[in-house]
Amino acid sequence: MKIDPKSKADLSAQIAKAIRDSIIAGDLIVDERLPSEAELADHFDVSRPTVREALKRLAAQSLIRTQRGAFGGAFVNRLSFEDAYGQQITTSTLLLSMNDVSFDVACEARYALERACAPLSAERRSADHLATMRAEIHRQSQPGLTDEAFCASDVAFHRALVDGAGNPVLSYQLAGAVEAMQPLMNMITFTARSREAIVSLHTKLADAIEAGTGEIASETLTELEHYTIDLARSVLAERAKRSTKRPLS
Amino acid sequence: MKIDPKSKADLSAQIAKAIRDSIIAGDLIVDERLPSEAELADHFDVSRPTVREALKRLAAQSLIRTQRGAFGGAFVNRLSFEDAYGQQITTSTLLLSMNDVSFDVACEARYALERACAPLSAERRSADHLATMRAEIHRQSQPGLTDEAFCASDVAFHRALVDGAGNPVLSYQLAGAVEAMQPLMNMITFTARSREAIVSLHTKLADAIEAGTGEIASETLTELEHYTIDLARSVLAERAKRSTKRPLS
DNA sequence: CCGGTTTTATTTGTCAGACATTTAAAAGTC
DNA sequence: GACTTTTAAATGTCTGACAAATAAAACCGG
Repeated sequence: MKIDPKSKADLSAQIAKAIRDSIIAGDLIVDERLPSEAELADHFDVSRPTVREALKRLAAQSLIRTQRGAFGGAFVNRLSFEDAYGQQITTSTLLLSMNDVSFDVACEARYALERACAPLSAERRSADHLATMRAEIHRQSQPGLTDEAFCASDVAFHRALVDGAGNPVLSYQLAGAVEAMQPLMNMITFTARSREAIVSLHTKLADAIEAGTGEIASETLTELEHYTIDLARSVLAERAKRSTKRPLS
Repeated sequence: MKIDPKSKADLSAQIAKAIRDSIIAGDLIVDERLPSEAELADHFDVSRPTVREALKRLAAQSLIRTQRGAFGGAFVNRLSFEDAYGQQITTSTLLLSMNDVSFDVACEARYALERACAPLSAERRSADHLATMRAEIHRQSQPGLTDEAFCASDVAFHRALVDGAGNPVLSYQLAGAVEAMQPLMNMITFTARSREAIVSLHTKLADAIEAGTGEIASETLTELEHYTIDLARSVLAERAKRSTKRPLS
């Protein structure tokens, strides 16, 4: 575990990289204790604050956890699916919000990935996930629901669909795609009529899953994709028209 | 931008969270300069090293970048697709290696996601991506290739397939699924016969993409999935048998 | 007045040393 | 033997200082 003395990068970044590489390579295994900060400082020939900055970098990626007190220290963390979900969602959300990805592109990606889950969900349909989907459909039918609440329920519905595939790796990969869409969807105002259409498609989707017909579920997802894109387009067009009429409002 | 004085978590973690939330909420926009470390220390009523630890946490997530010198400081970073790829791959790789995810589950997720890309790739097939796929197939046919090199070429082939969909969001999401499989695939020893079978399926896949028949491409991916899983099973079974015969070797 | 050079102020990067706090093992006590 | 106290080790935090980089500002020669 060494650092390059010629590199001009931050020492804390170099040290973090050295430790991270050791973890990825398996030289440091889960729950293994790293040397104390003082020992690391000695080893890398830097001061303790510098070592601490490196450790905080790793902690930010959930690669290590720290514990105070005697026999405490920094331990290699088992990256849980939950932690990975969180990072995935944060990264995806920021990626979309900072790179003016078009609604169409994001939407296409999201539904393409969901269609990948549909056959598995249909095959392994569980009462639990189906119940969640039905419950969210019911919530979406409630009048007086705010647009935000409608979107949140939409996310929950799709999460249930994805989790229904029973593959945690798939759920992890999809988490970003589904959740990161929410801020984009939140820009849409859902009229009573569009909500009705979406609920209808959701019902069709749940029915297909329940019937175990993945093919129909996939097709329904395609319908939903097209409907969502059309909806977004009309909302954007409406907004553009208004700003043309009243450019300074 | 405030922190909770009652929380018992690390101050640097709280400060990092406060700033991160501001970025996600859009209160801090891309390329905006954060207050200097001294000002932040003053604002949060902590010392500069504590602020620095918080900033390093954010830097580890590529949320900020720092620049030394007058008029330098910490700036909100535009999360690039490249950065996001890297994080995605690191996280996915560690997730698989630390949670003894079965080969079958990882493989299923990977091919399910790839099948989501296949129709788009077939529809938008570009000469560039097709050429890459053909080149990798050719490389895979070379005798004397190490197993590692074969796996690396396999990843490159599938990356081309995924990128061929022409949707950067999809490419980003898939990066983890495809690349994280490599360490698992590397455990397999590819015989001449199995390589031949894989190259044959890759060729079929490239042909299907070139012909614009996404349906066939998807089916070929399913074939490839089953073949890969069978291959892994036989390798593992072989290994188990040997360790039974020579338990202490 | 212009172009190049030097100065200077600002900010991050790093270090040294100190103290506070937490924690669990070890020692002590009834 | 069970409970309490002590103690050592580790992280968390602070203070103060200096080094290095950097761009604006000041300066200067032509």
